[in-house]
Amino acid sequence: MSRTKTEPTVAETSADARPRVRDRIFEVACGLFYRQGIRAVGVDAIVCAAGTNKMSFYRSFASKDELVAEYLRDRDRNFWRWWDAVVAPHGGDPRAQIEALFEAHIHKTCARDSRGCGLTNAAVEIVEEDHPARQVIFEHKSEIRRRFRKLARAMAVHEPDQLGDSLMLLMEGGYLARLTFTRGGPVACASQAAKTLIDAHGRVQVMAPLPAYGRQNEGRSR
Amino acid sequence: MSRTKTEPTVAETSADARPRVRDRIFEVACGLFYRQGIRAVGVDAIVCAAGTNKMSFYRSFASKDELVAEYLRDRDRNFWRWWDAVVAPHGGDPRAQIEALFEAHIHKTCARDSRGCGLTNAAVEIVEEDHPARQVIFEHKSEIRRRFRKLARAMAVHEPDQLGDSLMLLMEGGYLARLTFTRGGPVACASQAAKTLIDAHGRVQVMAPLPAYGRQNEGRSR
DNA sequence: GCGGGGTGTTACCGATCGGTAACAAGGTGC
DNA sequence: GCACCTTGTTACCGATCGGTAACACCCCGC
Repeated sequence: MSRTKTEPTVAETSADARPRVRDRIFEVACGLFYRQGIRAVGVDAIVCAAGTNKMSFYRSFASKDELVAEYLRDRDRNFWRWWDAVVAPHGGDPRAQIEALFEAHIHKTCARDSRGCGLTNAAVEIVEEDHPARQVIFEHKSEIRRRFRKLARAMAVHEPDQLGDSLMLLMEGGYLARLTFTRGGPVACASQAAKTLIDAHGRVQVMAPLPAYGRQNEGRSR
Repeated sequence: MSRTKTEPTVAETSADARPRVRDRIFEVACGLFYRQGIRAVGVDAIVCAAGTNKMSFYRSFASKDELVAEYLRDRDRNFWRWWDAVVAPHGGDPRAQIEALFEAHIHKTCARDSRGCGLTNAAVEIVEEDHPARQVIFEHKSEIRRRFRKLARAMAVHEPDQLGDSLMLLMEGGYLARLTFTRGGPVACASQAAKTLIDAHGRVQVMAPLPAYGRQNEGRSR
């Protein structure tokens, strides 16, 4: 636990790349990828910003695509670290956990230097389905979905999976909105919307008997 | 009203570019931009797919950036055409309009060849704030927000702006989810979530007196 | 028949893309 | 002192990027 910077990302493989250059490159690349976008940042720009050269780059990374995947894995790890930290104080209270998540989500997304979610942005930028990043993205989003559904199921609500998916949409939408509305965007309502949804799903059995609402008899919910 | 293809995009300016090449290029470019992404598609790829050459391209468009803006304007126009068509059958019934919008949104987004919303994707891809596309994106999203809020206000609900923004987040999130979950993703729940939110906002006055909910006393909604 | 506008063709520009070869310098451990 | 391992340097690869100059062509209207 003596090292303080970003840890060497697990992959590591062998003796290579421990010392300094790799970390410098990686850290700089993560920042550039997040702020400017993946396709917009070339290898030259990265190594230049890291104060080194392309040869050192390709001694540490097999390719730019591989670095991109590594960058997303790092984002993924940080995301779950954030998630767990936010959720931890409310152990055993799934509703409080969700509310805390959305409060923190708003706070994080509205920060001045935020550019939304790096994984989400990558999902837009990277189209090639054989790109090593695609799997990272898919697994990340799948895990988000799983966790939201799990949290929903942990509450006593109707159609928890539906609620979990709805919460996920809300969060993803917030990331997106941040890119267009740099200030005072609709992101701010995400937390309240989440609460409202949870309330509604917890109250369904109360309103179900009401005759006017034909929710369950039209099977197009697919 | 005699012409059937994509109309010449208003800009037009003068006598130039009416005949065929410009339209061919534009149509092909729109398809490529939408499916592959803006940064991923070069001018060479466009003119090649359109069966022409770069000179003809630059005789019709001032620059690639300008073509991109044009592409987004086209997307914007088509979007509102779609919106108006979906909403039209339910004039005077804002709730039915919103429900129809979300049903249609799911249907459209789940289509096999869908890549979400072109404007949304562009918001991710284009970072330079002086890019001519940025304004198109901003105005498009602002208009979506305005319309959702207006629809919400047209219903007898509490905090209509909050509801409108929530609906927008839901829709944007759906576009995003489509890029990662090509099949059976959380998009499918958007319609139901929208209904639930509307119900809840319409029922607030009933539950407001409940003592346990301290919604309005924490002013951090900004 | 003649001109002109819209097109195609070819070649080119400088810059950048991702990626590599060959070699020099540096530090550290033995 | 020696060797090794990590870095830096320089030059280069072919491909592509967005964008342009010069010229030939062909069809259309007059």
